[in-house]
Amino acid sequence: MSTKTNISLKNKFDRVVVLVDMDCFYCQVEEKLTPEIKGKPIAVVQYNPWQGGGIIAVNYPARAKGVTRHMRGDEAKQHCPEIELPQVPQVRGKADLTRYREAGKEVAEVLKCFTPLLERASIDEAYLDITERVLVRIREMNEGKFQLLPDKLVNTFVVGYENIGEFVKKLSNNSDDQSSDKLEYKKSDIKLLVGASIVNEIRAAVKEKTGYECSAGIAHNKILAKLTAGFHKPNKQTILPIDSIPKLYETLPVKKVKGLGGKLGEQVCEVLKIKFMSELEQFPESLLQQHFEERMGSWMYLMARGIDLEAVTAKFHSKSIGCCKRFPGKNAITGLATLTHWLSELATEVAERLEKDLDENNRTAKLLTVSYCQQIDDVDVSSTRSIPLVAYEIERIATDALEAIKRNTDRFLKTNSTTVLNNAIKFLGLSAGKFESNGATKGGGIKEMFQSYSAKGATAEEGPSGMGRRKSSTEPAMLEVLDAAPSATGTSEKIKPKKDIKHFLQQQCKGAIAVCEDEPKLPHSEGETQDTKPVSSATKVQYSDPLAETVKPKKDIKHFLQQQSTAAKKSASEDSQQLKTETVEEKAANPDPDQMKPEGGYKSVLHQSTAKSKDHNIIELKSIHNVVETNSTNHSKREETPTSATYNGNIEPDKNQPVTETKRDETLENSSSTAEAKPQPNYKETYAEFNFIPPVEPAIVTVDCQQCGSKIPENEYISHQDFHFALSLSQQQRDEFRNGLKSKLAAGTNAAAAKGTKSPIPAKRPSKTPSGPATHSSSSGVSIERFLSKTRSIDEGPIIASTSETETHSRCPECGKMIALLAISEHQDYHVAKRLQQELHRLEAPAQPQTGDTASTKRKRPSTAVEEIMLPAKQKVKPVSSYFSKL
DNA sequence: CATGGTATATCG
DNA sequence: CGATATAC
Repeated sequence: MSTKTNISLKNKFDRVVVLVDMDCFYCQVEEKLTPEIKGKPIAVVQYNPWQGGGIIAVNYPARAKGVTRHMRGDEAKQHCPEIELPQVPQVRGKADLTRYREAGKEVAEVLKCFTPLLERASIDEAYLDITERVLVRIREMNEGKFQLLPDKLVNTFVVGYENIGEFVKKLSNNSDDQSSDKLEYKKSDIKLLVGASIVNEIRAAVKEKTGYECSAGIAHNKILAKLTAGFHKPNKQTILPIDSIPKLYETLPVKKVKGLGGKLGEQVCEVLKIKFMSELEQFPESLLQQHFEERMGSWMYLMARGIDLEAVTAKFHSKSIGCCKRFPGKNAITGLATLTHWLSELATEVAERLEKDLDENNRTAKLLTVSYCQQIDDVDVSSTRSIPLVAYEIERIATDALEAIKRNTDRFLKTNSTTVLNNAIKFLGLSAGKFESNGATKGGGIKEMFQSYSAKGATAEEGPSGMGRRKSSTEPAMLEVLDAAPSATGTSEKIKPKKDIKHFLQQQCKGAIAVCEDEPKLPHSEGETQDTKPVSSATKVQYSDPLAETVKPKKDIKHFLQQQSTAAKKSASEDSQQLKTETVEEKAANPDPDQMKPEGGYKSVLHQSTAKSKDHNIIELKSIHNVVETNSTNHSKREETPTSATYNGNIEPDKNQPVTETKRDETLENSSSTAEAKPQPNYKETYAEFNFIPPVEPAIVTVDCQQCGSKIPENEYISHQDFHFALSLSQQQRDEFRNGLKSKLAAGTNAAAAKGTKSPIPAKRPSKTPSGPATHSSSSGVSIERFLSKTRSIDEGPIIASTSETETHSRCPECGKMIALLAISEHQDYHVAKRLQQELHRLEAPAQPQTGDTASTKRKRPSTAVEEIMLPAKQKVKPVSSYFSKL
């Protein structure tokens, strides 16, 4: 589909693109479902009596034991006897991924709170363009409203650097002035750094709201973000600065780049005689274009330079819904009844999912694609046929699909047989696509609703908090950088999808419970996804008002039918005698009877729904109403003679296949190239965290600080946490805090000092339990008063503050303030952070808060804004060597 | 035999 | 539109 949009070359490094990748997602889903297995080695398998099932996902503890995908359950047990092997649910003889799809959606919904520019790439991966958020944050930093301190970057790695500290140091070092190019890179990379703090929040939110952990890659484009996400895997995030690309490429096999992992990549390596990405840079674009495709050539040419212009486009829902199944080896389908059976099974699943989709997304698929692969003379021949999808009816779908296959297959049946297929089918698939929005439904009163709906602007994406921008108009007048760049480029979307009332309500609900974040949501002009976009107003000739009415009835009917079908199934057995017979016959020839059961039931059910929908004219379509249907099936079935020979015992499909998903195993080679990441001893709860800190165990009892990863003497933990808390406060709060603390210390009492200070940004105090997973930015806010009093006394008895100031504090050489010894390093971090901000300050012109509701006036902010010439460095603060030293 | 089910993009 | 490729 043409949903691909490119940004302009000018903005090649202007964006902050993030790829969020759920860690061994299926395993996490199973863990959440069955908490008892949490923490244990786990491998999700598809039910298959054969060898313990096929493994489709392996969690990290299991990987540590050598378990991998590609193994069968039995094999896994040999490597790891204690392994848990939850199974993918099976429905209708095939794997049912619903559970994971739902989980994936749950995650995506959280992600969506952070930017409307969310592009779901798979069930467990999504790209986010957080450029705008980053710019907003940079502005906040410049205004002193946000401090980028170490605890904001926990678990963040940087390709090409030993640790973030080094990276920060480099960025905040303003001495060396280089070419304008370098300066541009620096500005761009600062965005990545700031982006990382946001990504940390995003990941924390995902963890908090869903319980799932993920990893992320932060780069200037999708390909690199994706690549980078794999460098530090479980529960971590990695930044890829521009300057690190060349070195990275030197050891990066071409195959590692998304899109070059297959045949094309192999060809590229063969033809060009290269192995690593760095070697690709030498070839002129024209050469690449002539050896490969023009487009590919250009893409590779740019990729060789770390450039990928593909924009992140808003996409939340799949463009197609389908299911398929393989019938390998002996399970190949050789009889018509068997074929019919499986078509029904597949059609049932598709219809089910389509109905649900209709419910949730108010859209209707118009095209059905049947795909299958037959073995012809020892050769596998696959074909696909697309036919109009006129109704969400199992029977219709199944029969139409069968007809399509027949129609398209020459010599469908063996000569002289009415039941034996001429060529065995080894793969069958049904997929529905070409969705059209059912939108509109402009009814009188409804319209108002919509108006308020869109006027609110806060739509679904915007968090619950009314913070969202109103007016869906445009830009926050943000930095122009964007203008030219990402979202801007995605000029595509525009129209707000209209949804019916039900939808409206759903959205409202969602918004209400949405979890989003504290901070201001980015407005971002394009509001909605373009899921619905394809529905350009033109395309669809509205079914007009009357339909608006029908829409709802439709639902009712649907539900009714569902009920009916359910009921029908129960008593359906008799209905389909004919079918049954045949089925039975097949079964007879079949080793596995149970599988076929549903057939009769479906039939009857189908008929019902078919009739109903027609009557109510539920689904309208321009195409001809093929009023035929049903018969065909019966017909074929009938013909299907029981000749046992027909089935050759093939029908037995379902038990074997494993299904799906798969997260790539990033374990191995993946990270080999640059940023290695090996350290991962015990996977308990939070693997990650402490990679930065050499596992040097102090003699004294220490506790790992969840904020900075440092090992803190047990008795100092509380105090240490308090300082993190303080550091997380805004400048203003910080001042108040300091003053309050001072006066308290001076007064030696518990004077209710600094109170008030209700900052818009709820500073959170880290939970005191050191064992807690790394959920930063949790929401357990603590009032400053309480914080202070706590510091002062109560709680933990032996708090350091009880001694005289001189013993526990020391004067900061930079600001002259007395700082608690325990907080010295943090305090210095603060100064460094400040320096970084100063550096940042030079990069951005003060942006305006976009107040204008209506004023769609594009902020005129001349493109000079970010391009602003960087001012010469001024303040020289002390070396930042200590910055993030802990990390 | 046999990872295997999904989803999407692109070329002709 | 269908075949093919890619990747999770």
